[in-house]
Amino acid sequence: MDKSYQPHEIESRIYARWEQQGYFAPRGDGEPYCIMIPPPNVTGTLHMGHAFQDTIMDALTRYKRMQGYKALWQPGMDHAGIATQMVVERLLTREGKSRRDLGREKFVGRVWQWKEESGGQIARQLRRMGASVDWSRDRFTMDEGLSRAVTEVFVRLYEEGLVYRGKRLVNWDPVLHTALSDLEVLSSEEDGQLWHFRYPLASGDGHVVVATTRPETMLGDSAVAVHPDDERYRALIGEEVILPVVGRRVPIIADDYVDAEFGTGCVKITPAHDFNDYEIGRRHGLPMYNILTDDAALNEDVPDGYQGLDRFEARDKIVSEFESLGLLDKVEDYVVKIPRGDRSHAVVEPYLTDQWYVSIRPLAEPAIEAVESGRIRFVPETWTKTYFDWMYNIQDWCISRQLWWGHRIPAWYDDAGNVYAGSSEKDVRDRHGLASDVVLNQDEDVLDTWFSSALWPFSTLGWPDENRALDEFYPGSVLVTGFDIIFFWVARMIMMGIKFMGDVPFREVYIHGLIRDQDGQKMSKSKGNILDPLDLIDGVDLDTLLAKRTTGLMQEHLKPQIEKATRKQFPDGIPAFGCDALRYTFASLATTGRDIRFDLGRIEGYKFFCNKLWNAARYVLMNTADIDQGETERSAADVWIGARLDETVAAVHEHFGTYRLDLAAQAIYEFTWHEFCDWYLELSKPVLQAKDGSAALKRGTQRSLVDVLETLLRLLHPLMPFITEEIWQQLAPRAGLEGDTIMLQPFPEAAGVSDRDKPAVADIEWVREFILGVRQIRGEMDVSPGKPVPVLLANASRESRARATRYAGLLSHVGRVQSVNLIADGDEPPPAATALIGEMRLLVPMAGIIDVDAERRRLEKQHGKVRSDLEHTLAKLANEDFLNNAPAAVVEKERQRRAEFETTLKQLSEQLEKLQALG
RNA sequence: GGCGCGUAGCUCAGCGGUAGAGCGCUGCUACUACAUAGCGGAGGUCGGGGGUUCGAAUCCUUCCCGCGCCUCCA
Repeated sequence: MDKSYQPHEIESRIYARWEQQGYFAPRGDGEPYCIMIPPPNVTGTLHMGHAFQDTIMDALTRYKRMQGYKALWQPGMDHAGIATQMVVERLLTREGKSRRDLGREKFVGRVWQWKEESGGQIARQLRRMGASVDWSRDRFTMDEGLSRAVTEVFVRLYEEGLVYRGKRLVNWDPVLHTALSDLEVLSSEEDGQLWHFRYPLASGDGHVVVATTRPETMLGDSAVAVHPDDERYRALIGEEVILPVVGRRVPIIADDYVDAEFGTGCVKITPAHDFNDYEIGRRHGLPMYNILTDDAALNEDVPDGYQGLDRFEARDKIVSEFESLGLLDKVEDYVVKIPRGDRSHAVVEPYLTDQWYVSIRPLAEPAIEAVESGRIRFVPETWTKTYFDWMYNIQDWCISRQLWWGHRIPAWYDDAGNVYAGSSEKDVRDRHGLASDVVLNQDEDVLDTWFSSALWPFSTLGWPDENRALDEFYPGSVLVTGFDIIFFWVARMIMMGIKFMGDVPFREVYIHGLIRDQDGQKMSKSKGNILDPLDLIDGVDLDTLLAKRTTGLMQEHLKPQIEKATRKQFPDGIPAFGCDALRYTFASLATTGRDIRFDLGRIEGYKFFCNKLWNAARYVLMNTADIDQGETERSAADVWIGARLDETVAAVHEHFGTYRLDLAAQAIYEFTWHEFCDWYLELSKPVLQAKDGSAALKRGTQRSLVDVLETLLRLLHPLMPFITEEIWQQLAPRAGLEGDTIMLQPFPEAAGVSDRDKPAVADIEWVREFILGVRQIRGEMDVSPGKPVPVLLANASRESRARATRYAGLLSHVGRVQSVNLIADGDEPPPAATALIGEMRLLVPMAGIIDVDAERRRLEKQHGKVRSDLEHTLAKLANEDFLNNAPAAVVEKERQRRAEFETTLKQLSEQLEKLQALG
C-alpha cells in the first residue's frame, strides 16, 4: 500500500468494476428495499444538494443491500419542461433565432439533441459520487414507457371528471407565455406605492376613495366593494360610481372580504386581474374585463391612448391622468409583494385563459388520511405540519403549460368544440366512433413537468403494464428529498400513488435540509457561490473555479464582486479531497435542521480521517503478514476492542434506523480514531514486538487486528464505499474471506458484550486511566513524551496492585513507564507529581525537575474543583425534596458520586500535606 | 398569519439528572501505521426575562432581542 491515501486513482478503478460486475442490480430473495431517486433535470448538472441527497440514498441502499435486502435504487432523470426549454431557447437566441422560427417539430428535435449532448453529465457525476443505482433500469420522464403512463393517467382522470378544462384566472408568465402553477410563482417584497384614487359617484354627489398598488388595472374594474357592516359606506351600497378615464358605471357592492380597517375601507374590484377580486367577481356575478395581451401589454378593450402600452407605462399614464383630473387623493410609499415566475423572474400577471386543471380535493383527501393514519411517516415528524397545512388548503392544480417541450396533452377538439381525451387520435376516433372525415386537432399545450414526476414511483417500474418489478418494489421504502418540494412533488406522488396503485408510494419520507454556503446563503449561479461536488473530489485551480462561477451569468454586472469573493475565499483554488471524504462530510451534516452550512473545514478533517484509516490498515497489513492458523489466545486488549466495536455496531444500526447518518458517522469516527487507532493499535505493539512472547497471544492479537479492521470496513462501507473496498480487497484474504467485493458482504451485527468479557474490559479501562494520568503529568510538567518515568503507587488496592503487575508490559510500552513501585503507608514519598486513579495515588517522582510550587498550585486547582463538585452533590443529598422525588437510581448515583469526590479530596489533601512538608 | 432557528472563535451534536465533537488557538514531541500525526491545555451564566420541576441547555411562555423560510391584504 502507498504510504498515504490517494483517492483519485482508487475511485475510478473501483466504480468501473462494481458496475461491470452488475453489483448494483437487486439480487437474492431477501425482502425488497427500494428508493426512487428524485430525478434531476436531464440537461443540468449535479449541485451540492444533489450530491448530499445522493450520498444519503446511496448509504441507505448499501446498508440495506449488505443486510441482505433485495435492494433497488432506481435512477432516472426529468425532462424539466420550462427549465430545459429556456436553456435551448437561449442557445437559439445566440444563433439569432427563436423557437417560432424553427417551428414546433424542429424545436422539439433540437431539445432532444441537446438532451443527448448534456444528459450524460449527471450520470457521470453520479458515478463519481459512487452511487450504486441500477443503471440497467435508468428512466427518463419523456421516454416511451413513462409517456404512456402519463397519457393513461390523464385519460383516466379525464374520464372520471377529475381533469377538466376551464377558463380561470391563472398565473401568467408574460415572457415565457405560459401559465404557471401557484408553486412556480415566488413572491418577494419590493418597494412600491399605494395610490389613492377618487371614483365619482354616479349620483353626482361626491366620491369614494379606493387605494391600489396597481393603478393600470382600474381599466378593468367592474365594481367597488366595501364591508357590509362599515357604517361609513352602508348608505352607498347599491349605488354606482363612474370609472374615470373609462367612463363605465360600476356598482358599489358589499363583501366580507373587505377589511374596513385597511386603507379607506373601499376596494376597487378587477376580477380579471386579481385572484381575490376574481372570487368576489364570481360571488357577485360581475363582468370580467380582460385588459391585457399575452405580453402583458394593454389590449384593444381599453380606451384609445392606452392600447398597446406596456403595463408599467400604462401605470404611469393612469396616475398622471388621475392627477390632471384632480382625482389623485394621495400617494403613499408602500412595500408590495411582487410575484415572479421562478424560472423567468418576470412579473407574473393574473390572467384569464383556458387551461386544464386537476380537481384536487378528491385526490387530496385519501392522501391526507395516509399521513394522518401513519401509513406514511415523515422524518423528522415536524414536516407533517407543513404537509397538512398545504393539503388542507389545496387548490385545483393547473396542469397545462403553453410550452413545446413536454408531454403533449392527449386531448383532441373537433370543429364543434367537443373535447375528446385518448391515448392517440386513433384511440379517440375508435372510442367515440368518429368518422375519418371529422377533423380533429390535438391540444397545443403540454403538461406541467410535475405531472409526470407525480407518477415516478410507479411509472419507472413499468406501470401501466403489470410486471414483477412493480409487485416487488412498489411501494418504495423511503423517499429522500428536501422540504422545498414537499408540495411540488411529495404530496402529488402520494395522491397519484394512492389513486392509481391503491397504495401509498413509499412508507417513509426522509426530509433533509438544504445545503447553503458557509455564510448560510443559498447556493445559486447568480450569487456566484456554487460549488461543483466534483471540484471538491478532484480539486480545482482558482482560474477554472472563477471561470465556472462567472461565465454564462444572467447578470453580467455581478461578475467583479463574484470574482473578488471567490478569490478571497479560495486564494489557491480548492484542493482534492476525494469522494469518500466528501460523502462522509455530507453524512455528518445530515442533522435534523433545515439549513446546512457547507464548511470547507470539515471536509478537510474527513480527508484526514481517510488517511488515518488508510494508515491503520497499513499497520495491520504489515503486522499480520505472517499470520497462521495456529492456536490463539486473546489478550485483555483484544477483548476490550471487540467489546467497543460491538457497541459501535449497535449504535450505527440505531442511527441508520432513525436516519441520523450524522450520529452514525460520528460513532464510527470516534471508534476508529480514538479507540482503534489511539489505543488498540498502541496496545497491540508490545504483544507483536515481544521477542519472547507467547505465540498464541501474538496470533490472537493478529487475528483480532484483522477481524476488527475487517468488521470496521464493512461498518463504514455505506458511507465510504471506495476506501473500504480498496482496503478490504487486501485484507479479506487475511481474514480468510473469499467474496469478490465488500459491497455484498454482510453488514456487521452487534452481539452484545458477554459477562465473561467484562473483567478484561474493566482492566483495559484501568490501564487507560493509568496511562492518561501519567500523560497528564508529563504534559503539564513539560516532560518529553518519549522519556520513561518511574511511577510510585500510594494507597493502592489489592486489585490495583495485581493489575499493575499483570499489565506492566502495556504500562511501560504505551505509557512509557520506567518502573512501578509501591509506597508503604508509613513511608515518605519523594517530591512528585500526582494523578488519581480512583482510590489510588499515582506519583511520578521528579527530583530536580519538579517545581514544588507549580505542583501544589496544580493540586490546589484540582482540589478546588472537586470541592465545589462535592458541595453541589452534598446540597442535593441534603435536600429532602430531592430524596423524596428523584428516582432511586439517580439518588444512588449521587451517593456514589459523593463517595468518589470524598475519596479524591482525601487523596488530594494527603498529597498536598506531603508537598507542604517538602516545603 | 404558519413553520423553524439562536449551545466554545467557526461549523454543529446534545433536548429533564454535574456542558460535548470537529476545525481553529496553545504548549511539548520525530518513540517508523499515520506530522494529513502523537500527547497535554485553554476556551461556554447553552440569545434575554418569566414560569413548571427536587432538578432545566433540555418542558412551558398571547414576554422581549436577533435571524431564516413559507403564506396573506387592496
